[in-house]
Amino acid sequence: MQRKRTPVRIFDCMPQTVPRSGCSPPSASQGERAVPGSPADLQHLLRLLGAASPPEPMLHSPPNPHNKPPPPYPEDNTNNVFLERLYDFEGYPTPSPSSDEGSIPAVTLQPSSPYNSLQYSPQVYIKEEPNRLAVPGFASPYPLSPSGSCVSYGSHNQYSSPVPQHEEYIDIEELLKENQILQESVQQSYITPKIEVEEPRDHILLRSALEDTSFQKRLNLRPIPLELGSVKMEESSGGDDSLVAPDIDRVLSMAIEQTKRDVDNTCTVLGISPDPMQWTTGDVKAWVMFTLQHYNLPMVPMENFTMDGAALVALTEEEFNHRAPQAGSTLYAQLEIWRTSQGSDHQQLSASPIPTPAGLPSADDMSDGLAKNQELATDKIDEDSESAGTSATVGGGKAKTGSTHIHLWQFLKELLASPHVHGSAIRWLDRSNGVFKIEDSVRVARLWGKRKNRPAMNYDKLSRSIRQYYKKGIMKKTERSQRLVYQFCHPYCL
DNA sequence: CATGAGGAGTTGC
DNA sequence: GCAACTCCTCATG
Repeated sequence: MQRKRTPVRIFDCMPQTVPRSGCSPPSASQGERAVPGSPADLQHLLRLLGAASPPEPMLHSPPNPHNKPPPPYPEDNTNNVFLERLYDFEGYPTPSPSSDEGSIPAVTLQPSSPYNSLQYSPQVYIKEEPNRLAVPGFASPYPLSPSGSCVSYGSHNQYSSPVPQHEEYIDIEELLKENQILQESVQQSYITPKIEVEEPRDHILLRSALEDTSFQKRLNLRPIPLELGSVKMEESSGGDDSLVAPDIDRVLSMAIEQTKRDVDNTCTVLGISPDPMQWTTGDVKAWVMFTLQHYNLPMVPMENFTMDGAALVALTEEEFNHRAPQAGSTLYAQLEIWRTSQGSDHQQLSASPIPTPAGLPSADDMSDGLAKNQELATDKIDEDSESAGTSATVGGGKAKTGSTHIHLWQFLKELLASPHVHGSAIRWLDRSNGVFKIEDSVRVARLWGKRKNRPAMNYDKLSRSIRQYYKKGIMKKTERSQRLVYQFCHPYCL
């Protein structure tokens, strides 16, 4: 089949929707938006994951004389002691004009260098993100954050309608070639035996972002494989709407490793534990301050976060927003990424079932495009997220996440915490009072059975276990008895 | 008939 | 020992 050289407006490649609950990108006013060109986007993925990322030695980009050092970050914040500590850290080399290494995420845009932008489209601008992987010809179809940790952009944040400043035309065939070159490069450079054996089945948030190929569909593009190496392609079950959904496991594995390193380095610099549950009040404040500065978010009264890590972890997104109206979503998402990172860390290092957060932020206002896309993938995500024996530290639940030792009530809260994934199976009726309804008893039971490695699990048994909670004070009968409706007792509903 | 409730024995950690 | 699983009977709408 002969490929047509189809001019594509990069503008249109922007995904319209992604799950709400990722971190919030910085405000659009901070600078010109990135105008990425390639939908194959490992770089983007790594941006999604990398908070305060030091460069990876194996991923160095050549020195670029055209790159000027990013401005000090944050520029005018008087409370940047944590950043100073961070960039004094040997793992975070001080930004220098001659190297990308250790550069601080910049909020300004510069003409892209040959190493981090689309060579075939010299007018395309991307935001300089020198501490990310620089891969030739590899740019993102998504708007970028300074740190790149954003997985998704919600309708409530500044990115709900990304409007790039330029509309550029790119050659789709060139783009595909670039993509192929990149994939080959990445395959050689990144795929390690360790990653080969890893099959993370969690990180729903990331998967959601990665599986959002709606931009391809909208443009009637020939589906562009996002696969790396031998990663297989899968067809969604969408009938006429079928899209080619990439198997993102390996991409995810690489990204997770990167994230883990980022988190570890930040922990070292801030002197805090990688596990938020271990944080002291001081650690929490340090982390909040660091995150605010890192994303150029407005400062919030630190007294709003006078709590230890366990309390922080227990906060809902709404509570984050209440305590930090302009930064709550980002903080919440960042915390989620940290916890995810820690969970995957265990996975990377151990063959045993690993606790990994699956209790991802809600996506109540998830926009239509993604909603449809995600609905198609829901079953797969269900299977994936549960088959690995993962679980979450859901608000209020101090579960040692992920193992088969998770309690049923924790598992239910985990499902409830992922309405974009499990909303059709279980949902809150009255969140504040802990009232929820099991919409699909078979599915919930199946998921529970998978988590507990009990193939014979059914709703009859599951409900029996739930009823045991009546005596234990974990759950109670609802005032007005309704089928498949249960209620958590306080404080289990928190 | 599907589901809820609860007793009681068993299983796995 | 505990939490959950399993099987069971009975009640309810």
